[in-house]
Amino acid sequence: MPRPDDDATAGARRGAGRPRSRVLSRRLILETGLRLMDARGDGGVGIRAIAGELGVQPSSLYNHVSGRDDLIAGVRELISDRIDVAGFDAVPWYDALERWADSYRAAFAAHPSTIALLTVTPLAEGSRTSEMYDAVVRGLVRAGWPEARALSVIVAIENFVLGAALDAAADPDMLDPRTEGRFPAFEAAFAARRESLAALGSAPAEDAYRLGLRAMLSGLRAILSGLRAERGAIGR
Amino acid sequence: MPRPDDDATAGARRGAGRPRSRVLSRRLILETGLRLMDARGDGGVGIRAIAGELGVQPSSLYNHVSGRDDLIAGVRELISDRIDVAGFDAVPWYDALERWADSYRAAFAAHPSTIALLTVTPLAEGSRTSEMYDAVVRGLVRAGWPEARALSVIVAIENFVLGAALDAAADPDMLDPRTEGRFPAFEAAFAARRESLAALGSAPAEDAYRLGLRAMLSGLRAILSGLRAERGAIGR
DNA sequence: ACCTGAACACCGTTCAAGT
DNA sequence: ACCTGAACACCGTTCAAGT
Repeated sequence: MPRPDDDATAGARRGAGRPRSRVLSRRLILETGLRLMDARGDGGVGIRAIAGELGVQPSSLYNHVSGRDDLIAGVRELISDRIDVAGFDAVPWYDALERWADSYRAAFAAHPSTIALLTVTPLAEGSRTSEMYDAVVRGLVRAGWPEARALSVIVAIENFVLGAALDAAADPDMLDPRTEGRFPAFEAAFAARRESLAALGSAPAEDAYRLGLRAMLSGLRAILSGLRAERGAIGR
Repeated sequence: MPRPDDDATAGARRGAGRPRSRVLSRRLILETGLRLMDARGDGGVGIRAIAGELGVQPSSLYNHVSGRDDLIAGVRELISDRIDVAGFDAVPWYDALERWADSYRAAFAAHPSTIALLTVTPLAEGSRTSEMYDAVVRGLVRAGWPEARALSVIVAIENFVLGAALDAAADPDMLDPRTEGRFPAFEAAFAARRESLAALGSAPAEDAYRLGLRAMLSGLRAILSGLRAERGAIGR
């Protein structure tokens, strides 16, 4: 006769003490956190929410993560894994940067509620994220960017990308003035944009992102040309 | 002989019941929240933290704000009031845009710990906000931007500014690889940036913001020139 | 109308006890 | 080693009672 509290028994209550087979792992906890975050927003990364979803006590998680901050850093790693840095070995730096930015935005736009949380938490040591920065820095320095400026280029684009990812998650009609005649210029611009984008089948957030990224990359190319000229190097 | 629980008596405990003179107001609550946020971070907007600072019970605040969300929206209004759109009536559109972006970021950078919180909560429908958009759209259209594109220009810059504001809220050493030799390019770039910025007395977030904004504005000017040429207008 | 004070349903985290 | 279960110090919010 099988014991009623066997680990394999669905819905059975586990007694105290170490289970015969491990029920948790760091990976399982992080993936559950990301899934819950997508499903129910910021509250999803709660220790208790994840424990509840996994059918364990909240305190059990502390065998695999050191606390809430560690949990958040781990979830970011999961997302960062999908950012594409392969372009830096294949195409010109500005095209690689655009490809990087596009995949960066896509990765976070898929998990909008993580952004504000993740951007404030420091980088975990020796992480996949560090690997990504290393690849992008290499590409920029190879293209002629001064070592001391590379991270500012990266952070500038990151700032824009993360803001754009937040925007992509927001209500498309967020800017609707919902007035008539009180703000003529604003109201006219809103109506004109709606009509113009409807013809193209494009979303407002998409349009602003593409325009902003193109502008920033075009500006960065001009700035790099200036730096090259300063150093007397032959520009391209 | 004065009553020991007189409202005017410093440190005296108030008894139950309506006080003889009002001790709270919405404005006082919001300003205290902003002040505490500056002083002790995200925890400052807590209902209990504000109540403690004002020497009242947590439940007392509910006579003036409807809850935590209302509190946060109110604090944001306080900050947003400092965004400067006056430049659009005084200087070229790109300079006005820079001034607008600077004040936009400064308004939030003055209260760094509010950003992560405020950017998650959707923008409330406020006439002050619509007023701001109306002024910026007017400036852009007057400069030659097509009505249908004006809001994309605005949103692109807003995305960057909000991302930069999030960055300003983060730990300045957030990107510290904290490794030795594992990520040579990344580590070298981090060290070079630190040295270069120390000489200028500038913060990393500041440097990335300025570079990104300059790049974006320069790119936007190029794009507008292209649009003008397309329409056969005389560029400047 | 506006505050107190108690209560309720939540958090994250710690730690002894059990296997 | 890895989980339970109780406990602790927190939250935001509700509501009757008091003036």
